[in-house]
Amino acid sequence: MDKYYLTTPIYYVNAQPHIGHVYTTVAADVLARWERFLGKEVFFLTGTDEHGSKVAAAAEQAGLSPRELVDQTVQRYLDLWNLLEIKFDRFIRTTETDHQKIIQSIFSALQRNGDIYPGVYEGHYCVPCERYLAPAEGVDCADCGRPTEKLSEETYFFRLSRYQERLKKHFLENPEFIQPERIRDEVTNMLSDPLPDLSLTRRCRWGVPLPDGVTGSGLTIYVWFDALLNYLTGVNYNPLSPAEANQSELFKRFWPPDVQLIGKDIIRFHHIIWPAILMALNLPLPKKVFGHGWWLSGNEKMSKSKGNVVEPFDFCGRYGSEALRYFLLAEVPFGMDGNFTEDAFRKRYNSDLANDLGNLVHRFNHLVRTNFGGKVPVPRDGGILARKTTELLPILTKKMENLDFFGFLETVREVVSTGNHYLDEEAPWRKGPNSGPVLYNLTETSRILSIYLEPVLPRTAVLIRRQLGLMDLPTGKEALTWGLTKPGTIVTEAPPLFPRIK
RNA sequence: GGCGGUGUAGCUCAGCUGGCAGAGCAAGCGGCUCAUAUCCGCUAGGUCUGGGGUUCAAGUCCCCACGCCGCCA
Repeated sequence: MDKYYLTTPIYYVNAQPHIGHVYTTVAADVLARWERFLGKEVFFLTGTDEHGSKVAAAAEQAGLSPRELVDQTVQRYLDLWNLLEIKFDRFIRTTETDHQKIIQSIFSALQRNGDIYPGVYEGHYCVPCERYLAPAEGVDCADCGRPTEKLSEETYFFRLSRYQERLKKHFLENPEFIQPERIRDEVTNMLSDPLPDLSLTRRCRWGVPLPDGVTGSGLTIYVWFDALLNYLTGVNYNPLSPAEANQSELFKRFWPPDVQLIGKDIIRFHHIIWPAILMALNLPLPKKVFGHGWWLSGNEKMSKSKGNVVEPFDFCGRYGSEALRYFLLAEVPFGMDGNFTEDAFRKRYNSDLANDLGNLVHRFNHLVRTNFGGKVPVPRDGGILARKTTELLPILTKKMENLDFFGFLETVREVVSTGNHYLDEEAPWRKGPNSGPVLYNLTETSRILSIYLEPVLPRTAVLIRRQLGLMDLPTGKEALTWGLTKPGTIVTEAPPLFPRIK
């Protein structure tokens, strides 16, 4: 059986989960469900990034210990994923002791290779903005214009510069690695200047301690190094026995990742630093790392101070998690920025889910019950609907491979539309008992639509099959055969799948 | 300050290597009546952010400007 290893970034717990976290995680869940549907063995990893000074600061502000804060916030994430039907295979936390031990071992291993070496970090730091300045920025903070402090501290560097040429070569030979294409150009461009080595320690108490025997008082491991390696610890990588034979079963089965989803803000970490670390560890690189776009709110960046943050719990409460999953993937192509407004949400909900999909299922359900006593009639010729639905698999598979959820849903919508059109053309309400085959075809269409939509709308898919009395039929690829529904199957009355929003 | 992305109809987006501006939604009109006032059809709607340039021909290629997004331990 083919395997499929999929990751989201682990989310930083200094603040509450927001729509951006939901976006990545829903997309990953849809991919995971789709690949399971295709018959692959899937490992879907997500989790939380819990170290670093911002978490420590957030805890202090809340009057909690870092430990208390991270535990609380993690629970919020778990609650949200539960609400949104996210079926991950592992939820990793960087505060787990196993993870921390592995990080330390990897640090030591890289030190033995000469990939990590001691040095002094020098640079400018803006205290009010809490940001380090790039050397090209000069001495004054580009954000606030104020003068900055000069810093000079002992650290350990990762020899990133050593991998510059190999990274270039890899990008050239593996165009699939960086997605979408636009971002590939950007990352390649980052390699046109010499890569500076990367400081791997920070002066912060709330972090993974340096390994035993490595000196550096008050220093902990840089939170990004700690975080990136979750993709290895998540499948129980064993740095002490790098030989393939001594690796964990999980690692042997799933490494490397097939797809890693990230937001476009962290491409530098995932397209340069992360593969360089893997090169240093002599491990195969992920096949595809996709940087998706951002959700804006009213065409502006979401921020607490502007008061335009979309709150996922509240949104699920009011419109349901299915609608939110659908909207995020249907509204905007995955690689682009989107604009999240309640108005746009309502429009898409009403037109796609209530009027087209929901109403299609509802109107023919009603016809079967009123004209055929609720029993699915006998088929004759599948016609256009049979052709339309059965030729869908290769098209939809291609879209999912490209992480084109937008195009995937567009294609499914065309079938819904064909169904509504067909129903109007055939007008079974005029034909009475002669309309049997027409209604049979709509049963099959709804059933197959429920299969295709299941990754995006898992609850709705089941609701459709339940009202059609089809809970016993298969739901894998074998479900795509036209004609599986047995005539005589009992259709039961059901409320609209998506009540219209007034 | 540096690097990159993006800007096409009221809204969300297609327009591959330059060759008569497209779709869905919203709007207007007509039809149907099984259905969640839903569905089906038709119509209208654009100085392709602005300014220069290359070309027989530019939304598409080049230069400049502006808006927005991201990154720069």
